[in-house]
Parts: sequence; structure tokens; C-alpha cells
Amino acid sequence: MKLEQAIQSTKFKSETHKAGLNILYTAWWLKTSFSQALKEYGLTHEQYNVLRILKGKHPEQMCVRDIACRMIEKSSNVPRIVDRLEIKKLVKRSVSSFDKRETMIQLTAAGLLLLEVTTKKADELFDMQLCVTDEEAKQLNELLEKLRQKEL
Amino acid sequence: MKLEQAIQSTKFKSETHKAGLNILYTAWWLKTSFSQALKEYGLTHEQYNVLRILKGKHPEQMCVRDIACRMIEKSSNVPRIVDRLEIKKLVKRSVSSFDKRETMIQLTAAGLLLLEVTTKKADELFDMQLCVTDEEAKQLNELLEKLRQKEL
DNA sequence: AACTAATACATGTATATACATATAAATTGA
DNA sequence: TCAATTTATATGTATATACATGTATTAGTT
Repeated sequence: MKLEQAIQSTKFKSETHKAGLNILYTAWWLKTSFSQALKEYGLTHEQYNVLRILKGKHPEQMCVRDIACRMIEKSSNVPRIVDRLEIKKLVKRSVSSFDKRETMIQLTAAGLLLLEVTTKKADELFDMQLCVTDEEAKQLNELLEKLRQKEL
Repeated sequence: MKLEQAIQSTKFKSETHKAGLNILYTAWWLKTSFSQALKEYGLTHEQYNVLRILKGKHPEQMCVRDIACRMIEKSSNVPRIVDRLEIKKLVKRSVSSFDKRETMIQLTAAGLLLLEVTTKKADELFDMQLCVTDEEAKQLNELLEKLRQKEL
């Protein structure tokens, strides 16, 4: 669907301005289908993201700060997301012996299992939902990274 | 910044998978600088979005549903965003005389004034922050719209 | 060692997102 | 016409985002 239809607006200040809105809309669209797919497993996409990050180091533990800096949305409140994962017994908290300020997080067996199932679903969704060739995806990645030259 | 640095991850299942994450990250990045710019005016970017939509029809009024379907994030709770704008006297609510179920929303003079100032700021930000040529932006728009072929 | 600053995390608050439910008004159709 | 359905909005709840503050621990300085 054209952006014009999606947000019922036809006049944009420039192609660049339109690109900005197009990125925001596409991200919403992607997040929505992703969340939908995770719903039957009782996970939000932020919770899934934390589990994925933990998997990267598993069976090692990770501290909250290390998780936070790997999150897509940097302003995520990781302690609170971990709270919810802990209630569901998908992760385990423990105080670091190195540095008692640090809380170490580790996937449980249940977390690992759930992650395997949901990852399969999530990967399928990405492949199905995103209709671009490998070459186009590469081009898209280059354009997005150029666009973000000016850092925060 | 490369996505790899941004989320400290080097292995992606495919270029397409990376593109998905890249879109999500870029949207977060854009939303963040946008919100930052609006902050000194006491507006969130959703509140700004509603004001912009209202401006499109001003001085006519719009009903909640019409605003909602023009929002970038379709799951936005427009009545609640309008609540906050109303408290700040930036918009005015009234019951439609056509259909008493509809609530009509209209920009106030204060809302219109604030919008003019913030729009200037926001447009400047878009121009400054998004480092692509017109041609690249056009390409980006085409790629995003192709990517979204499979609708929700 | 004791004081200060910095760090890591938890927690609090306001707003937003996502979705379910409630309420009132309009529409449909028997 | 009146009951049932649909529509428009409001409201409630859980989670997330964005940011400020609190608390414990570590690191740095004198």
C-alpha cells in the first residue's frame, strides 16, 4: 500500500519528508504483525527481543546494562521487561558476584524452549511479510544507514 | 551508524531480516529526535501528529474516527490524546449535530499558533536529520512500499 | 580510611500502545 | 415501530516508553 493511502495524505513537503513518515509507518506495520504472531505465546515483541539478546550469550548470563545497549529501542526499561519474564519463569535473576550492583539475567530451560518455537515463527514472518529481494534489502540497508548519518 | 554498532549484533539471518531490524531501529531513532525537538513546547509526537491532521481540514472540524485513520500508528488511542490536547486548550471538543455519536474536534487559535511554530521546527529537523538526496529518498519510498506489499 | 563521585539497577510518574469492554446513538429489518 | 445490530466514542487494564529520582555498591581522591 502506498503511504498516501495508509495515512490518507497526499501532500508531502519533499520526498525526504515522505521517507521519514514512510519509515515510521513501516515500522508500525512491521511491529504490529510481529506482535500478532507472538501473541499466542504470550510474549510482547520487547519481551521477545530481550530473550533473543540473552540467547546470544546463553548459557552465560548478561547484566541489565548489556541487554539494554543491544535493544532496538534504547529507551526500553529493561528491568521492568525482565520483571515480566521472571514472573513467567522464562529468565532468572541473580546478583553478580563481581559487582553486587549488577543483576545478572539468564534464560531458563523454559525460556530457551519458548524462544526456539517463537524464533521459528518470527523468522517465517519476516521472510513472508517483507517482500523484497536480497538485493533490494541490501539497498534498503545502505539507504537507511546513510539517512542516519547524523547521530543522536 | 551501522546497524551492527547500534544494536551490537553482527549476525543476521539475511539481508531482509537485517532490513526489518534496520527499519525498526531507524524509526526509533527518528521518533526520538523528533520528540526531543517537540519537548520544549510540551508536545509529544502523537499530540503533534493529531494537531497536524486537524490543520489539514482547519477551520473545519474533524471527528475522532477521521483523525484515527490518518494517524501513522493506527492503534493510537485518539480520544485520550485529544483529552490531553483539550486540557492544554489546543483543541476544542463538540458533539456533532449530524450524528450525536460523533465528537468533533477543532483546533483553537492557541493550537494553530503552537502548530505553526512547532511545524517549522519539525520540518527543519527532518531536513537536517535525514541525510539523503531527493533521488535516494524516492528510492527509499519505493523500496518501503514494495516491502509492505503483503498487507496486514 | 573517609569522603565524593560515578555506576547499576529499581522504582515512580505521565503518556502512549494494544486491546477489551461499556455506553450511547444511528441503522437495519422484521 | 421496535428489537437487534452496527457504529462512534469513551473508558479500563496491562505493558511499554521516556524520563526523573532513589538506593546500594564501587571507584576515585585526598
